[in-house]
Amino acid sequence: MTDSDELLAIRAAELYYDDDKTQDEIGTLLRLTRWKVGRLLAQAKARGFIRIEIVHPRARKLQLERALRERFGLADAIVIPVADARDDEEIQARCAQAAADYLASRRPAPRVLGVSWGRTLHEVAQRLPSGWAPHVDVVQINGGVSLNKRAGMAESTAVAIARKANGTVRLLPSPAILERVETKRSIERDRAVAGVLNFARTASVYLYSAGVVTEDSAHVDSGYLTPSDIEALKRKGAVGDVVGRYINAAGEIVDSELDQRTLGLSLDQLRRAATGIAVIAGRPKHEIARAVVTNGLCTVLVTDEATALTLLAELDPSPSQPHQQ
Amino acid sequence: MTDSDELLAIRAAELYYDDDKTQDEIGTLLRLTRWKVGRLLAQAKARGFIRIEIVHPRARKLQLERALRERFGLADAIVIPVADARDDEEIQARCAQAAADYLASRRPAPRVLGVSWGRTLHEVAQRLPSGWAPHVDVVQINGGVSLNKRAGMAESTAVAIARKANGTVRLLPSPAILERVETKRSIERDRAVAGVLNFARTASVYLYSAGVVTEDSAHVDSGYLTPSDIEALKRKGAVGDVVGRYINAAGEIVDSELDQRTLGLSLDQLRRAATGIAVIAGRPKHEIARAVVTNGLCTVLVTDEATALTLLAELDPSPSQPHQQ
DNA sequence: GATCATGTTGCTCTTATGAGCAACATTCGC
DNA sequence: GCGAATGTTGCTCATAAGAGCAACATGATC
Repeated sequence: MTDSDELLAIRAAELYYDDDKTQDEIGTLLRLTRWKVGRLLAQAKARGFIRIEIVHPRARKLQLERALRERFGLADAIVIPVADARDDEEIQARCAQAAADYLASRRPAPRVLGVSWGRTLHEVAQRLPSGWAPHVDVVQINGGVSLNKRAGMAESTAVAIARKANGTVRLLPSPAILERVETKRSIERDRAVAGVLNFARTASVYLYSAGVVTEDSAHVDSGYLTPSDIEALKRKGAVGDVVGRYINAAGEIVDSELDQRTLGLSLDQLRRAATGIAVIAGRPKHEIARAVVTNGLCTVLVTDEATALTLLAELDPSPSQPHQQ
Repeated sequence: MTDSDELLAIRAAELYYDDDKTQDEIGTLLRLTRWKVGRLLAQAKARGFIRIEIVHPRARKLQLERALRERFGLADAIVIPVADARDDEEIQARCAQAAADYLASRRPAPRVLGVSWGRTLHEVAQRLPSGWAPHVDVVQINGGVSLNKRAGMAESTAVAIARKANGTVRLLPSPAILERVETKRSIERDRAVAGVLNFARTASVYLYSAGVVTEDSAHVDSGYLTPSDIEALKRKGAVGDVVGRYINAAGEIVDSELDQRTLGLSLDQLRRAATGIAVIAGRPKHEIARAVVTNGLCTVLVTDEATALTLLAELDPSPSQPHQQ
């Protein structure tokens, strides 16, 4: 393409997109045939001179979604743009909204839904519309009794999700992390707790987020872990937690003793799930997001554009061999 | 439009613009008829959810150009976007390029072109392609002999423009501003000078920029004015200069004594010109740009998006009466 | 300077999109 | 609860845009 053709392409694009002229009109104006105009416009698009953006709080990034699906073998991916977001909070809110939209639009609607808890899940629950599904039984998949402030948040999340789908809720009446392994073992055998855990295993869909290894963690807020516990986890290579279980970049439990004191679904059970929807967004969660998608810890990822780009940025871990034909 | 329709419109827009699907395919995907999809897309556009931007160094802003033409009764306006410009220098460069493009694409090509001088004009001259017109005689319209540094710039600008159009050049062999009115009067009567000035009056097209009232002024650089002269002009209400003549916001000469010592085309002669192309861009020139367009000192304005927006921002000076049909 | 490879042009034919319209649904005042 | 007003739907018909192709230009190679 010559330089003057490039300039013509830009003039044509201006008349086409800004001025809503037809290719034929542009042809007359620029003394070209309408086919030439069509070709110029096609080239302008192909060379990336035309940028089309959808500006709306509910907009998504289909390109990135497809890339994530292909790269990490996900069943689905939801990516929300960050371009016009004012702050991190807005990104969180939009991701929660997107997760709610996604959950509500799933066909067939889940009959039994296993849910975790935390700030993110709480937001998702708030944003689900009433009647988002005909009837859903909600069950908690990890211990949820807060020890101090924010008491009842875990419960209210599950309750809200169930209520808005005219369903029942089964709460896990146990702390998230027990002090001694023996206590955890015995509470696990308790009829009420065991029943909920068994029911949780029958869920067709799981919905959860992931936590970071900082003092902002919901586990510190809830009083299950101390800042020094967090430091210790960090030293052991933890990049975050999924349903309360702290893992490293390879997806391995970093502290098996702590893990044995943690009550709820195991990571293997999560991995075996037909559908595991992980909602993970924001700069601080890039590392844990990577650990989750590279280790099969979810089948559906709801995230933001920046996180998606980071996940896709690094060289393919298993570079595809150049096939012959 | 209901809320769920809005969401549908966004989904449809994503599939249409990001995924290049046809409206029919989208219809199948979202369980809608293709007409509904078309209407949703039309609404998404109408509501401003679809933002189409042309990203290219030669791109222009046709909407603003039209607005400027209508608002200020210009024959033409060229507005270049600032969105993806790194700094002020790039904006200046793009405006110069746009002015060169515009001048080169004018039909019929000018036979006699009157030019001013300065940083901006120099850049325009550089960016004109060789052979931009079949044959153009270039004539200087205001005094152009620099007193100190940058000697020869005024001359080289005119020479370059003429050379690239296989034409001749007629330089104005005189300082821009004389020290005494009598000197100016007598040099004006000089055969050589008078001849050039007469020829300048026959030009079909004039090309010039505008200067600011600060120490950055080309007149200070060239040694015609001192910083204290500039201060005095400012106190008298000057907002800038056009072909060396300092005016206020109303387009009036602020210092008639200085003006009488300034050699070159008068503002009235400029106002009477069939075509006067003014190239005025950058934050510091907003005021003088306004003075130029509101006082008929150009018929064509080449500027940047920010300046254009400022010019259009203020309430219409003569608000259009609401007509009844 | 003949030959071939390559790219460009303006067409025909096909497909996609938009305008206009009658039938239908919804909302509002009474 | 009735009818008018208004908005929505899915169609027919008209227009715009795209795919594919033969003819032509261009420029490199021998």
